[in-house]
Amino acid sequence: MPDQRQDLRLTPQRAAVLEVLRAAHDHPTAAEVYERVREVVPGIGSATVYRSLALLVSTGHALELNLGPGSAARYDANTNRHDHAVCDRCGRAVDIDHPIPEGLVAEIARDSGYAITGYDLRFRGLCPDCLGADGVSPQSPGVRGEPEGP
Amino acid sequence: MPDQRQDLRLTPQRAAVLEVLRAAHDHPTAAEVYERVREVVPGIGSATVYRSLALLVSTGHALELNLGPGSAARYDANTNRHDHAVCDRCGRAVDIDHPIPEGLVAEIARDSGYAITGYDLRFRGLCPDCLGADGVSPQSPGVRGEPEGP
DNA sequence: CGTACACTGAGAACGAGTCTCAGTATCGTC
DNA sequence: GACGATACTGAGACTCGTTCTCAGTGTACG
Repeated sequence: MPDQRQDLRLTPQRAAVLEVLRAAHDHPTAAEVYERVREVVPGIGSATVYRSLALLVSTGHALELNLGPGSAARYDANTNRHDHAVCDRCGRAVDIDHPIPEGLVAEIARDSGYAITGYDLRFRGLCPDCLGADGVSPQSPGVRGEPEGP
Repeated sequence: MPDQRQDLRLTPQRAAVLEVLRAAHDHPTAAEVYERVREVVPGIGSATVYRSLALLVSTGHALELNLGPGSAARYDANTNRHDHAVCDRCGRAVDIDHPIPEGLVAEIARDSGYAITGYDLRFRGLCPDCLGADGVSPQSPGVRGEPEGP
């Protein structure tokens, strides 16, 4: 159980990781956070970055996202409830602010018997840039998820 | 489309992978599929299983799921549009059959500028078994996703 | 039969993430 | 200020899931 600890210290490394995350408007991977943090704290090790990110997530100061199978975890300092739309082509993700109806969640909880505490919703598609650049023939389209029903 | 290949063969290995996937009621990882396939085709290699799974996914015969950051991909032969509820404690996933409203998707497409082709929705919580076994104090609660706002 | 080529298994290689360990920084107490 | 306890750090080894490479095999077709 990682987060019952009273004696958490705000070290320069941790502060730098949080700052980088807050300054980021994209949704950086741990490796990208590492890159950026090294500009501020050159000697920092990747293990420290991973540890700091895990700590921030476990204390609710950041969210961990997985924007697709086979891709690295991404981090987001926007801890308000929100979802993402991910481009199938370039991978760019934008925040989406339309929560799904409370009633639907309640219905699902009732039907499944699960005590639902949250959800992750990720839309797939093509971002405006890729749509424009590419017309309607993406490199590797929706087949990655589920086939489009009728 | 990436898979314009005409010359796909239904080899015993591929048939076995598909069969295992169809027979599975859980959502097995590639490693679990490998285990089970080996009972039918003992000499099969893991690379072949991975290749076959990727092929099934790309031809729309299976879905690839990621049921949480840091966990292995899971596979599902139920290719109808559906979502999942995942237990935070034991990891068990069940299928959910409540699509989110068309109108919401259209609204999100309009607001984000993305051409939405699909979505992945994963509910988190406690399954009935863990709820019963554990009362109301899960090992590592919702902090993993977003903090529960009022 | 011979050729072309999709497919296979073994194992190496890869990337993401975690673990281990020895050294360092910081806190509370004397 | 010295001291001990303990949180934290960086380096690098390690694990795990997955993909790649390559030589060999199976099969369709002329």
